[in-house]
Amino acid sequence: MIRRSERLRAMLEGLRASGLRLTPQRVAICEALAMSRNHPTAYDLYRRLRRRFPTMSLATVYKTLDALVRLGLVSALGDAGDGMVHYDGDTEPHINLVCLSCHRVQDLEGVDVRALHQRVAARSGYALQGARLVYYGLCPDCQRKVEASIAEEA
Amino acid sequence: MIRRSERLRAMLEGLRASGLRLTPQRVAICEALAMSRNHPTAYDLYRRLRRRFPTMSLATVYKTLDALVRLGLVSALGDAGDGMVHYDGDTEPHINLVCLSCHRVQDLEGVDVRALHQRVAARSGYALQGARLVYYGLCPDCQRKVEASIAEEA
DNA sequence: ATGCATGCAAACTCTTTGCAAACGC
DNA sequence: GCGTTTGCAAAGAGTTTGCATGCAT
Repeated sequence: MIRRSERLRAMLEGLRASGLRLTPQRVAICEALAMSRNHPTAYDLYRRLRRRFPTMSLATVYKTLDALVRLGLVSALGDAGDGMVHYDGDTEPHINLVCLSCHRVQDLEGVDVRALHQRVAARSGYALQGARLVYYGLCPDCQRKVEASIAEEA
Repeated sequence: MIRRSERLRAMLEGLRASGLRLTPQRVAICEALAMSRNHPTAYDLYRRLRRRFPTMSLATVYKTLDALVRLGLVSALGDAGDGMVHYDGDTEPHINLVCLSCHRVQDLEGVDVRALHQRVAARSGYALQGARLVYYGLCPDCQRKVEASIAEEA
Protein backbone atom coordinates (compact mmCIF):
# COMPACT_ATOMS: atom_id res chain seq x y z
CA MET A 1 0.00 0.00 0.00
CA ILE A 2 2.98 2.24 0.60
CA ARG A 3 3.83 1.91 -3.09
CA ARG A 4 0.42 3.19 -4.09
CA SER A 5 0.46 6.37 -2.09
CA GLU A 6 3.99 7.02 -3.32
CA ARG A 7 2.71 6.75 -6.85
CA LEU A 8 -0.06 9.23 -6.14
CA ARG A 9 2.44 11.60 -4.63
CA ALA A 10 4.71 11.31 -7.67
CA MET A 11 1.83 12.01 -10.04
CA LEU A 12 0.63 15.09 -8.20
CA GLU A 13 4.14 16.40 -7.74
CA GLY A 14 4.90 15.74 -11.40
CA LEU A 15 1.83 17.63 -12.57
CA ARG A 16 2.58 20.55 -10.29
CA ALA A 17 6.25 20.65 -11.27
CA SER A 18 5.40 20.86 -14.94
CA GLY A 19 3.17 23.84 -14.33
CA LEU A 20 -0.18 22.07 -14.54
CA ARG A 21 -2.83 23.01 -12.01
CA LEU A 22 -3.99 20.62 -9.33
CA THR A 23 -7.70 20.74 -9.93
CA PRO A 24 -10.01 18.48 -7.91
CA GLN A 25 -10.72 16.48 -11.06
CA ARG A 26 -7.04 15.85 -11.76
CA VAL A 27 -6.36 14.88 -8.17
CA ALA A 28 -9.29 12.47 -8.23
CA ILE A 29 -8.14 10.91 -11.49
CA CYS A 30 -4.64 10.43 -10.12
CA GLU A 31 -6.03 8.91 -6.93
CA ALA A 32 -8.26 6.49 -8.77
CA LEU A 33 -5.43 5.42 -11.05
CA ALA A 34 -2.75 5.18 -8.38
CA MET A 35 -4.97 3.13 -6.11
CA SER A 36 -6.51 0.81 -8.67
CA ARG A 37 -5.34 -2.75 -8.76
CA ASN A 38 -6.66 -3.58 -12.17
CA HIS A 39 -5.67 -1.38 -15.06
CA PRO A 40 -8.57 0.85 -15.91
CA THR A 41 -9.55 2.42 -19.21
CA ALA A 42 -10.46 6.10 -19.50
CA TYR A 43 -14.09 5.10 -19.44
CA ASP A 44 -13.61 2.97 -16.31
CA LEU A 45 -12.17 5.98 -14.48
CA TYR A 46 -14.90 8.24 -15.81
CA ARG A 47 -17.64 5.93 -14.60
CA ARG A 48 -16.03 5.53 -11.19
CA LEU A 49 -15.39 9.25 -10.69
CA ARG A 50 -18.76 10.42 -11.91
CA ARG A 51 -20.21 9.38 -8.56
CA ARG A 52 -18.17 11.99 -6.73
CA PHE A 53 -18.10 14.50 -9.61
CA PRO A 54 -21.45 14.37 -11.36
CA THR A 55 -20.24 16.90 -13.94
CA MET A 56 -16.98 15.06 -14.66
CA SER A 57 -16.34 14.89 -18.35
CA LEU A 58 -14.81 11.99 -20.24
CA ALA A 59 -12.76 14.57 -22.12
CA THR A 60 -11.16 15.71 -18.88
CA VAL A 61 -10.20 12.15 -18.06
CA TYR A 62 -8.59 11.76 -21.46
CA LYS A 63 -6.77 15.07 -21.20
CA THR A 64 -5.42 14.25 -17.76
CA LEU A 65 -4.31 10.77 -18.74
CA ASP A 66 -2.65 12.23 -21.79
CA ALA A 67 -0.69 14.67 -19.65
CA LEU A 68 0.34 11.94 -17.21
CA VAL A 69 1.54 9.68 -19.99
CA ARG A 70 3.45 12.51 -21.66
CA LEU A 71 5.17 13.24 -18.36
CA GLY A 72 6.10 9.58 -17.97
CA LEU A 73 4.09 9.27 -14.75
CA VAL A 74 1.66 6.71 -16.10
CA SER A 75 1.99 4.18 -18.86
CA ALA A 76 -0.52 3.34 -21.56
CA LEU A 77 -0.80 -0.43 -21.86
CA GLY A 78 -2.70 -0.48 -25.12
CA ASP A 79 -5.83 -2.45 -25.67
CA ALA A 80 -6.69 -5.73 -23.97
CA GLY A 81 -8.68 -7.25 -26.79
CA ASP A 82 -11.52 -4.87 -26.04
CA GLY A 83 -10.31 -2.06 -28.28
CA MET A 84 -9.79 0.34 -25.39
CA VAL A 85 -6.54 1.66 -23.98
CA HIS A 86 -5.77 0.51 -20.45
CA TYR A 87 -3.61 2.67 -18.18
CA ASP A 88 -1.14 1.62 -15.54
CA GLY A 89 -0.08 3.86 -12.65
CA ASP A 90 3.04 1.76 -12.21
CA THR A 91 5.74 2.79 -14.66
CA GLU A 92 8.35 0.31 -13.41
CA PRO A 93 8.77 -2.47 -15.98
CA HIS A 94 6.65 -5.41 -14.92
CA ILE A 95 4.53 -8.08 -16.48
CA ASN A 96 0.84 -7.67 -17.18
CA LEU A 97 -1.55 -10.50 -17.78
CA VAL A 98 -4.51 -9.96 -20.07
CA CYS A 99 -7.43 -12.33 -20.13
CA LEU A 100 -8.79 -12.51 -23.66
CA SER A 101 -12.16 -13.65 -22.40
CA CYS A 102 -13.03 -11.25 -19.58
CA HIS A 103 -10.62 -8.46 -20.70
CA ARG A 104 -9.28 -8.05 -17.22
CA VAL A 105 -5.69 -6.92 -16.83
CA GLN A 106 -3.60 -7.78 -13.81
CA ASP A 107 0.00 -7.62 -12.70
CA LEU A 108 2.13 -10.71 -12.40
CA GLU A 109 4.10 -10.56 -9.19
CA GLY A 110 7.36 -12.31 -8.56
CA VAL A 111 8.94 -12.26 -11.99
CA ASP A 112 11.78 -9.81 -12.07
CA VAL A 113 12.35 -8.20 -15.44
CA ARG A 114 15.13 -5.80 -14.52
CA ALA A 115 17.78 -8.05 -16.04
CA LEU A 116 15.76 -8.18 -19.27
CA HIS A 117 15.47 -4.40 -19.26
CA GLN A 118 19.26 -4.08 -18.93
CA ARG A 119 19.84 -6.47 -21.78
CA VAL A 120 17.37 -4.70 -24.06
CA ALA A 121 18.87 -1.31 -23.25
CA ALA A 122 22.35 -2.58 -24.06
CA ARG A 123 21.53 -4.46 -27.26
CA SER A 124 18.98 -2.13 -28.85
CA GLY A 125 20.74 1.20 -28.82
CA TYR A 126 17.39 2.79 -27.99
CA ALA A 127 16.92 5.46 -25.35
CA LEU A 128 14.30 3.44 -23.50
CA GLN A 129 11.39 5.25 -21.96
CA GLY A 130 9.18 2.38 -20.94
CA ALA A 131 7.97 -1.10 -21.64
CA ARG A 132 4.80 -3.04 -22.10
CA LEU A 133 5.26 -6.67 -21.21
CA VAL A 134 1.94 -8.30 -21.78
CA TYR A 135 1.02 -11.96 -21.86
CA TYR A 136 -2.33 -13.00 -23.29
CA GLY A 137 -4.42 -15.96 -22.51
CA LEU A 138 -7.26 -17.21 -20.41
CA CYS A 139 -7.25 -16.46 -16.72
CA PRO A 140 -7.91 -19.40 -14.38
CA ASP A 141 -11.54 -18.33 -13.90
CA CYS A 142 -12.24 -18.20 -17.62
CA GLN A 143 -10.48 -21.52 -18.18
CA ARG A 144 -12.95 -23.08 -15.78
CA LYS A 145 -15.84 -21.45 -17.61
CA VAL A 146 -14.63 -22.78 -20.95
CA GLU A 147 -14.22 -26.28 -19.53
CA ALA A 148 -17.69 -26.12 -18.03
CA SER A 149 -19.26 -25.06 -21.33
CA ILE A 150 -17.48 -27.87 -23.17
CA ALA A 151 -18.70 -30.38 -20.62
CA GLU A 152 -22.21 -29.03 -21.09
CA GLU A 153 -22.13 -29.62 -24.85
CA ALA A 154 -21.15 -33.27 -24.42
CA MET B 1 14.78 -15.60 -45.26
CA ILE B 2 13.88 -19.25 -44.80
CA ARG B 3 11.87 -18.22 -41.76
CA ARG B 4 9.83 -15.77 -43.78
CA SER B 5 8.73 -18.17 -46.48
CA GLU B 6 7.89 -20.69 -43.78
CA ARG B 7 5.64 -18.12 -42.16
CA LEU B 8 3.88 -17.47 -45.44
CA ARG B 9 3.39 -21.18 -45.92
CA ALA B 10 1.95 -21.53 -42.42
CA MET B 11 -0.47 -18.68 -42.99
CA LEU B 12 -1.75 -19.98 -46.31
CA GLU B 13 -1.98 -23.51 -45.01
CA GLY B 14 -3.76 -22.29 -41.89
CA LEU B 15 -6.33 -20.37 -43.88
CA ARG B 16 -6.95 -23.30 -46.19
CA ALA B 17 -7.17 -25.79 -43.33
CA SER B 18 -9.82 -23.73 -41.61
CA GLY B 19 -11.96 -23.71 -44.73
CA LEU B 20 -11.19 -20.17 -45.87
CA ARG B 21 -10.63 -19.58 -49.57
CA LEU B 22 -7.25 -18.61 -50.91
CA THR B 23 -8.22 -15.55 -52.91
CA PRO B 24 -5.50 -13.52 -54.63
CA GLN B 25 -6.11 -10.70 -52.15
CA ARG B 26 -5.61 -12.95 -49.14
CA VAL B 27 -2.50 -14.49 -50.58
CA ALA B 28 -1.08 -11.04 -51.29
CA ILE B 29 -1.86 -9.84 -47.76
CA CYS B 30 -0.16 -12.87 -46.26
CA GLU B 31 2.85 -12.40 -48.52
CA ALA B 32 3.21 -8.75 -47.63
CA LEU B 33 2.91 -9.47 -43.93
CA ALA B 34 5.15 -12.53 -43.87
CA MET B 35 7.88 -10.77 -45.81
CA SER B 36 7.78 -7.41 -44.09
CA ARG B 37 10.56 -6.54 -41.71
CA ASN B 38 8.80 -3.71 -39.98
CA HIS B 39 5.41 -4.38 -38.48
CA PRO B 40 2.81 -2.84 -40.73
CA THR B 41 -0.62 -1.48 -39.91
CA ALA B 42 -3.69 -2.43 -41.92
CA TYR B 43 -3.36 0.82 -43.79
CA ASP B 44 0.33 0.19 -44.55
CA LEU B 45 -0.58 -3.12 -46.15
CA TYR B 46 -3.49 -1.57 -48.02
CA ARG B 47 -1.31 1.16 -49.47
CA ARG B 48 1.39 -1.28 -50.48
CA LEU B 49 -1.01 -3.78 -52.06
CA ARG B 50 -3.10 -1.24 -53.90
CA ARG B 51 -0.35 -1.01 -56.50
CA ARG B 52 -0.88 -4.59 -57.57
CA PHE B 53 -4.62 -4.65 -56.78
CA PRO B 54 -6.07 -1.28 -57.67
CA THR B 55 -9.49 -2.37 -56.39
CA MET B 56 -8.15 -3.72 -53.08
CA SER B 57 -10.33 -2.58 -50.22
CA LEU B 58 -9.16 -1.61 -46.76
CA ALA B 59 -12.06 -3.64 -45.42
CA THR B 60 -10.64 -6.76 -47.03
CA VAL B 61 -7.29 -6.14 -45.38
CA TYR B 62 -8.97 -5.80 -41.99
CA LYS B 63 -11.08 -8.90 -42.52
CA THR B 64 -8.09 -10.97 -43.54
CA LEU B 65 -5.94 -9.76 -40.66
CA ASP B 66 -8.79 -10.50 -38.31
CA ALA B 67 -9.01 -14.06 -39.58
CA LEU B 68 -5.25 -14.55 -39.30
CA VAL B 69 -5.19 -13.23 -35.73
CA ARG B 70 -8.16 -15.38 -34.74
CA LEU B 71 -6.37 -18.43 -36.12
CA GLY B 72 -3.25 -17.55 -34.16
CA LEU B 73 -1.17 -17.18 -37.33
CA VAL B 74 -0.42 -13.51 -36.82
CA SER B 75 -0.26 -11.39 -33.72
CA ALA B 76 -1.66 -7.93 -33.18
CA LEU B 77 0.95 -5.77 -31.49
CA GLY B 78 -1.34 -2.92 -30.53
CA ASP B 79 -0.59 0.66 -31.28
CA ALA B 80 2.87 2.21 -31.47
CA GLY B 81 1.94 5.64 -30.22
CA ASP B 82 0.23 6.36 -33.53
CA GLY B 83 -3.16 4.99 -32.57
CA MET B 84 -3.06 2.24 -35.15
CA VAL B 85 -2.72 -1.48 -34.62
CA HIS B 86 0.51 -2.99 -35.93
CA TYR B 87 0.62 -6.63 -36.99
CA ASP B 88 3.41 -9.14 -36.67
CA GLY B 89 3.73 -12.22 -38.84
CA ASP B 90 5.98 -13.81 -36.23
CA THR B 91 3.95 -15.35 -33.43
CA GLU B 92 6.94 -16.67 -31.47
CA PRO B 93 7.46 -14.57 -28.33
CA HIS B 94 10.12 -11.98 -29.07
CA ILE B 95 10.89 -8.39 -28.23
CA ASN B 96 9.65 -5.47 -30.29
CA LEU B 97 11.12 -2.00 -30.19
CA VAL B 98 8.87 0.95 -30.81
CA CYS B 99 10.25 4.37 -31.61
CA LEU B 100 7.97 6.99 -30.11
CA SER B 101 9.20 9.59 -32.56
CA CYS B 102 9.03 7.88 -35.96
CA HIS B 103 6.52 5.17 -34.89
CA ARG B 104 8.59 2.48 -36.49
CA VAL B 105 8.45 -0.98 -34.95
CA GLN B 106 11.28 -3.47 -35.22
CA ASP B 107 12.35 -6.76 -33.74
CA LEU B 108 15.17 -7.03 -31.26
CA GLU B 109 17.35 -9.98 -32.15
CA GLY B 110 19.50 -11.87 -29.74
CA VAL B 111 17.47 -11.66 -26.55
CA ASP B 112 15.93 -15.00 -25.76
CA VAL B 113 12.63 -14.77 -23.93
CA ARG B 114 11.75 -18.43 -23.78
CA ALA B 115 12.84 -18.74 -20.15
CA LEU B 116 10.65 -15.75 -19.29
CA HIS B 117 7.73 -17.36 -21.08
CA GLN B 118 8.17 -20.54 -19.06
CA ARG B 119 8.29 -18.62 -15.80
CA VAL B 120 5.18 -16.61 -16.65
CA ALA B 121 3.28 -19.72 -17.68
CA ALA B 122 4.21 -21.43 -14.41
CA ARG B 123 3.51 -18.53 -12.05
CA SER B 124 0.41 -17.04 -13.63
CA GLY B 125 -1.89 -20.00 -13.96
CA TYR B 126 -3.02 -18.55 -17.28
CA ALA B 127 -3.45 -20.62 -20.43
CA LEU B 128 -1.09 -18.43 -22.44
CA GLN B 129 -1.88 -17.75 -26.05
CA GLY B 130 0.68 -15.10 -26.86
CA ALA B 131 2.74 -12.19 -25.69
CA ARG B 132 3.52 -8.64 -26.60
CA LEU B 133 6.92 -7.63 -25.33
CA VAL B 134 7.37 -4.04 -26.36
CA TYR B 135 10.00 -1.54 -25.31
CA TYR B 136 9.43 2.12 -26.07
CA GLY B 137 11.91 4.85 -26.61
CA LEU B 138 13.83 6.71 -29.23
CA CYS B 139 15.60 4.77 -31.93
CA PRO B 140 19.24 5.69 -32.61
CA ASP B 141 18.24 7.75 -35.67
CA CYS B 142 15.70 9.81 -33.76
CA GLN B 143 18.12 10.30 -30.87
CA ARG B 144 20.51 11.90 -33.34
CA LYS B 145 17.74 14.11 -34.69
CA VAL B 146 16.81 15.26 -31.19
CA GLU B 147 20.44 16.02 -30.38
CA ALA B 148 20.81 17.92 -33.64
CA SER B 149 17.73 20.03 -32.97
CA ILE B 150 18.96 20.86 -29.45
CA ALA B 151 22.33 21.88 -30.86
CA GLU B 152 20.56 24.07 -33.38
CA GLU B 153 18.65 25.95 -30.67
CA ALA B 154 21.84 26.79 -28.80
C1' DA C 1 -6.96 39.31 -12.01
C1' DT C 2 -5.01 36.18 -15.30
C1' DG C 3 -4.97 32.54 -17.97
C1' DC C 4 -5.25 27.60 -17.68
C1' DA C 5 -8.88 23.82 -17.02
C1' DT C 6 -13.45 22.08 -17.43
C1' DG C 7 -17.32 20.18 -19.85
C1' DC C 8 -20.32 19.94 -23.47
C1' DA C 9 -20.88 18.74 -28.21
C1' DA C 10 -19.14 18.14 -32.54
C1' DA C 11 -15.37 16.41 -35.22
C1' DC C 12 -12.02 12.97 -36.25
C1' DT C 13 -9.88 8.53 -37.09
C1' DC C 14 -9.53 3.82 -37.09
C1' DT C 15 -12.19 -0.17 -37.58
C1' DT C 16 -16.37 -2.89 -38.47
C1' DT C 17 -20.63 -4.02 -40.84
C1' DG C 18 -24.33 -4.60 -44.61
C1' DC C 19 -25.16 -5.81 -48.96
C1' DA C 20 -25.02 -6.57 -54.09
C1' DA C 21 -21.80 -8.22 -57.46
C1' DA C 22 -17.90 -11.30 -58.41
C1' DC C 23 -15.33 -15.40 -57.92
C1' DG C 24 -12.97 -19.66 -55.69
C1' DC C 25 -13.90 -24.26 -55.04
C1' DG D 1 -23.61 -23.76 -59.33
C1' DC D 2 -23.20 -22.79 -54.52
C1' DG D 3 -21.68 -20.21 -50.99
C1' DT D 4 -17.99 -17.49 -49.63
C1' DT D 5 -15.43 -13.15 -50.52
C1' DT D 6 -14.87 -8.76 -52.28
C1' DG D 7 -15.43 -3.79 -52.31
C1' DC D 8 -17.99 0.10 -51.69
C1' DA D 9 -20.29 3.03 -48.57
C1' DA D 10 -22.20 3.89 -44.31
C1' DA D 11 -22.24 3.00 -39.49
C1' DG D 12 -19.82 2.38 -35.09
C1' DA D 13 -16.62 3.19 -31.36
C1' DG D 14 -13.01 5.33 -28.97
C1' DT D 15 -10.59 9.46 -28.68
C1' DT D 16 -9.61 14.35 -29.62
C1' DT D 17 -10.73 19.16 -30.32
C1' DG D 18 -13.10 23.94 -30.11
C1' DC D 19 -14.94 27.12 -27.40
C1' DA D 20 -17.53 29.53 -23.70
C1' DT D 21 -17.70 29.27 -18.75
C1' DG D 22 -15.49 28.52 -14.36
C1' DC D 23 -11.73 28.15 -11.21
C1' DA D 24 -6.67 27.54 -9.40
C1' DT D 25 -2.99 30.29 -8.64
